[in-house]
Amino acid sequence: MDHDDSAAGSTDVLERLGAFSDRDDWPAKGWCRIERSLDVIGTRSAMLVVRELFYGGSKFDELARRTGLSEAVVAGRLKQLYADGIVDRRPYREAGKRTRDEYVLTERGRGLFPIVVALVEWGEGLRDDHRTGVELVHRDCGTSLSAVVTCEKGHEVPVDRAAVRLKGEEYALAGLRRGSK
Amino acid sequence: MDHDDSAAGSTDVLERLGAFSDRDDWPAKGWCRIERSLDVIGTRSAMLVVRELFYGGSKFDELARRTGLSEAVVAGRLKQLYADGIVDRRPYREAGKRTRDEYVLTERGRGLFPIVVALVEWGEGLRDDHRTGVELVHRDCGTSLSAVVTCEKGHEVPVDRAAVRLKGEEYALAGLRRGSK
DNA sequence: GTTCTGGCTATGGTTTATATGAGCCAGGGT
DNA sequence: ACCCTGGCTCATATAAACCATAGCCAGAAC
Repeated sequence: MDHDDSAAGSTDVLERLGAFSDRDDWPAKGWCRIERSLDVIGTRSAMLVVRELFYGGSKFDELARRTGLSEAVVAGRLKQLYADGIVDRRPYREAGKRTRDEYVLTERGRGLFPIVVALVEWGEGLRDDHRTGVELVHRDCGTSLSAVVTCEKGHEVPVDRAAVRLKGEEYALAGLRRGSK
Repeated sequence: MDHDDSAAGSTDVLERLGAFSDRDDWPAKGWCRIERSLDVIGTRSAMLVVRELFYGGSKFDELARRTGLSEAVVAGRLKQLYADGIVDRRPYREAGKRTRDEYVLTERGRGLFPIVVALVEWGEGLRDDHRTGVELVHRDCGTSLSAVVTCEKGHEVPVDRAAVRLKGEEYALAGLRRGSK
């Protein structure tokens, strides 16, 4: 297989600043935000349930059927997602049916939107059938959605213009070269 | 536990358009981009390796040590990530050492950047210690990074202004009717 | 050659994730 | 009262993910 990668520059990857410049000093264990996120939504079943919640599913049987997961797994995930504050339960009642709970995304759950969009977008390039599948669009203008990285000033930030540092180390732009440590 | 969610409106979630308006007609199995993405980076170990690649790790022992994963798992992940075109191997040589391979993200691998940023950002809100951990910033202005959803025209799109529809609906509908199973 | 180092693999065991199928039970219908 | 449906749980089983240890082996140093 030839991976025709045109990345000649050996480091168009995150620049490490300050104390983080030697990576090995920082034990990610228990602190890394990514690991924490993965503790909550790191399983296939969790993401599939979240997907269906975004797609409008709310009842237990909808979520089980549409994800293709077993009922036991869906029940377990919903319990965990509830405990973690991703979904809320609210009782409702259909005519002729008993009251039951439906599941809706909380604010925190809706905060997963960029992740969902990014996963859809990235999955697009994985195989070569570009004609099928779903696509996410802007209701107002109809164009398709994309997850982009921006800074607080609204600049779009590509990987090679991004950096990573330990939180709390306020680094003036001028002090970037100070090796710290 | 009280989940004080202020989401009164029952559907600030994706609007479903066209044939996708009844969700049950579309079997996600095998087509969903999210599922495909998860097939590649859906495990904890895969994301941790990707994290370290973004943080500048490239050698085998770096990746093993910094992820905290066992060597066997790292080796397996690297093999899979290589097969899927996420990383490329390039031989190099340190003085006095034998030649070996280092691993660098391909273009496709770097395409995971929004997902990494979104995971870091979302993980931030999960517990209440906001002072530690790493943060991603813009090299140029120093402000922290965020993954936002935009349409092709550059509008920022919140969840409740987004919609989902089948891609190339003519094709998809025809395909489904022909009993594509 | 021989030695030694480091990237990687192979083996075996534990934990986690998921499927399958059976079954409980709250509560509305009647 | 009794039945029945559907949300959910339990029990069991399989598969996948992961760790720990040991060991292989290419190749540079000598």
